[in-house]
Amino acid sequence: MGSGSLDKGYEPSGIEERWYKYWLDNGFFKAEDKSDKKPFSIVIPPPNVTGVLHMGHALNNVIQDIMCRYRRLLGYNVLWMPGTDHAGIATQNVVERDLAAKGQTRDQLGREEFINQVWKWRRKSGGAIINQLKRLGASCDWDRERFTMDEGLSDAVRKVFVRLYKEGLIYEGQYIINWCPRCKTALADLEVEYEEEDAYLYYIRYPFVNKKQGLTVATTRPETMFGDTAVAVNPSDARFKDLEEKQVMLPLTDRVIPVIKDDYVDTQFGTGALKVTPAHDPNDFNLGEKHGLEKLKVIDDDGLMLEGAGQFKGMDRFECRQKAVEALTDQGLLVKREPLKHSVGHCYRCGTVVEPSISKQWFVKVAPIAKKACDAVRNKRTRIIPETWSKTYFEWMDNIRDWCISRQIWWGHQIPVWKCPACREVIVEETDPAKCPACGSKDIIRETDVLDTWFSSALWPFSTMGWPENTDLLKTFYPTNVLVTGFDILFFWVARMMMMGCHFMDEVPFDDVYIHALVRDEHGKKMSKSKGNVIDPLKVIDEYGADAFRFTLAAFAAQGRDVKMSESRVEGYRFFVNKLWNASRFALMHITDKDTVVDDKKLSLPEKWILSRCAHTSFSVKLGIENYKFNEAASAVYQFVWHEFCDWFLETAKPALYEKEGVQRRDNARSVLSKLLKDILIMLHPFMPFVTEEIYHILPATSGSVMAESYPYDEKEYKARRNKDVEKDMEFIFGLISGVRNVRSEMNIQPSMKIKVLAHTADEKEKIVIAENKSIITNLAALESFYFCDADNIPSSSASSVTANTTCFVLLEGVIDFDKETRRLEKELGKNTKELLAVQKRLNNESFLEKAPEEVILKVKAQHSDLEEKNNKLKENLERIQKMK
RNA sequence: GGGCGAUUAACUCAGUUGGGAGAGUGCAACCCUUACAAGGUUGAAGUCGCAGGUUCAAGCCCUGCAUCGCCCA
Repeated sequence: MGSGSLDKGYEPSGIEERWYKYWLDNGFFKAEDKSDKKPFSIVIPPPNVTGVLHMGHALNNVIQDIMCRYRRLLGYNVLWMPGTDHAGIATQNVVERDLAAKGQTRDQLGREEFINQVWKWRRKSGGAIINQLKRLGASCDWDRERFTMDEGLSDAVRKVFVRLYKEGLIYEGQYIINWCPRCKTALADLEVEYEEEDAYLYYIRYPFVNKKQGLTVATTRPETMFGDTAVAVNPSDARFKDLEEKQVMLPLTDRVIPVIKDDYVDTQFGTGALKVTPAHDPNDFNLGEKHGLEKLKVIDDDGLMLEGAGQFKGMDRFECRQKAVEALTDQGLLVKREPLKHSVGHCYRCGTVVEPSISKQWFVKVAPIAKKACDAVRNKRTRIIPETWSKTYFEWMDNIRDWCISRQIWWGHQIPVWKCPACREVIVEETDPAKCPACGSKDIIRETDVLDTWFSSALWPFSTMGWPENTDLLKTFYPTNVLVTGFDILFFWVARMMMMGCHFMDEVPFDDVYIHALVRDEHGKKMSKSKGNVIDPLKVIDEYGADAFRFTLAAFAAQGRDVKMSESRVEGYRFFVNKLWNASRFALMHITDKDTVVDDKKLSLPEKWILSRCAHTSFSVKLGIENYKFNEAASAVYQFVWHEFCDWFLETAKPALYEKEGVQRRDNARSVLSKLLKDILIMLHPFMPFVTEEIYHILPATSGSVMAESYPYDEKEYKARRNKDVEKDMEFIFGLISGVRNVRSEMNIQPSMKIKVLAHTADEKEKIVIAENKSIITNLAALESFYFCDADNIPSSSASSVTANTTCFVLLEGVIDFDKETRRLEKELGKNTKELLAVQKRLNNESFLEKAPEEVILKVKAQHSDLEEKNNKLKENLERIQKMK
């Protein structure tokens, strides 16, 4: 590319779109099915097909993109597999809502037509989120985009179901499940969200047969009493020791129910007598099983009361609660009512209060397959990062209940089970059967339920790569290197993928699981529509650019801590993008396409220094990305670019670049600058892909895309460039300059005023370094002149600054304010003395000298002599000034 | 009730096996110096939640407490 000039400020709009298209057109995101390159793979956590991009997605995908782009720079064959899931309940809700607007219901349409409508919706508006991910710069291999309802993935689902069934790991049974009366489907335990709510605890007397007294039970849900089939007390409860009655009357009904005894009953809660409703409470269900109680269902699938509720039949469950309480009060059977806070389960999709209800559903027997998934983490085959999450993972895996996978909706993978009414045969096959294999009847009926969406998501890492076929893609990329996700779906998804991967692939689905934090608002509150504190990532991108936004997310993504997002933070990093832009603009004024080779023999100290720092930074960024410490990687490169490259190096390079030190120095400076800028662009590219690509293309001496570059500083180059002695010398010079600047500022010397400085040092090495870099000091401290002086001709009318063993005297003849200088030196002396005393204290401690490691003692001794030296010099300077007053 | 995490500068947060408390923003002063005022130079600012303990040495390890948050029941 040729050289050009840049606008004064960076303007992302337009540029981002152009480069994204360029990357797509040139196939930079494509993975090779087979390759000699090392593989690196990630499967995207598939967002809901109904979803829109939120902050959580943004963080999740930016992290993945950083890793993928970084690995490409390292020369890996990278697969980032994208796609969406079909979100059974959510999608069905969306389409049903559309139908309702037209006055239609899904039942009117019929199953087949309804499914057609869903597909129509999916083609039209589904997957909007995919385009939003592209705005972020996500470098997924889009040609491979998958959808959980695709043919291939559906085949995988079916194969898995059939195999698990035949292995006895899937069964159908009557159990208590969580029912959403609005979505009219069963939910898995995980799909219920509990919330603390204010309610009442009702004390209801169940009279003994023919007697007035009875047992008083306490309940938050009086409406379920119609389903009571026993009252239970704890056999060890003293209150019921002499209880002889074996039965009680169930109020508001004509039923008589038994009194049973069981250790399960909590003697501390309520009255110690527990009403038992096996059909509408999971714990009561277990109790019912144990004691052979009848399971009487009294609430139907719409949440309305059934036959058993007598006069309340057909009433809504909550209305029934109220009416039943009124009726009990009338009959004098309501003993009391007291306020109680308790947690109530809600449907995670629609928020309706979930009804625990007995129902015939399909379940996965989880325990046998959970074991392998658990072991894989235990023996570190799969690492969970941060490690603390593995504890949560084990906790859940150890207490896992069977997974209810059937859903009474239409959108999803229909369960591949047929039943023959004639002979009761159950047919579970991979291909649709035409007739009953047992009796030959053609009158077989298919199960209408569909599978939980997570059932198909659980297969995602291998189903997206073509399983059950043994494809090249699977051979190359399975298991994937890392899964990146939020902890909110650790159980929903990660655990289940682990189970399915271990069971069907005989290998874990990923080496690492990186669990990132949630994105919250600037005050640490969860973003939610109702709170109105939601920040739309797309608006942020529009206003500040995707690069600034991405860098903000990376910079705040510290392990184990939530990301607090506010626009002002993004604005701060936009300034950084702009800084890079302007540094590039400056570089472009100087470098040409000939400045490609750095001549190592002709480097100045600042040039050696910046190359050393650049090598160091490259290494820090590498470590940060590879260890999932994205904030460390981001801040390392930020610090380097702004405070080392821009603040110091560019300033030192200016005289040479402006040809004040000859043509050869100019060309050297140009080539170093050219190399550095290129290295910076490559290092920053994973974080800020758009602006780095834009600058890269404008730079002379580059061609093609920054994506095709190699990550800078391999081991060999790192060793050649990193030089700690150089860094130390340079820091000495910079310290000296800062010292003079401090005098300038504190003594109110106008920046435009050139000053004379004399330096005194007894240290020969420092003398040499100063002499060699005299012009840098003169330039950066804005000096008129700079010379050495001897101990016996130190200027009296001067302010002083001590750096290591060197003292700089700023000549202030006639303008010096002795009081001010005294105060300045006293302040510095105070600070120094405090540090000196602290170090002395340690050295005076005999135990320290005895027990601390040798290297620590040497270090402290060195510190001590440095501090002491400086202390003496400061005192001398102070004395001299005071004499002058 | 069980478990996990947090508490460091005014704000938001870093701080790797224990070895002289850091960054960004904000604040104050000065400066439009030929890349950048979306900038530069300089500066002020912290009992590292509280109380004990281990150690020569604790922001870091142990115990207890307080406050806040999350997950599971």
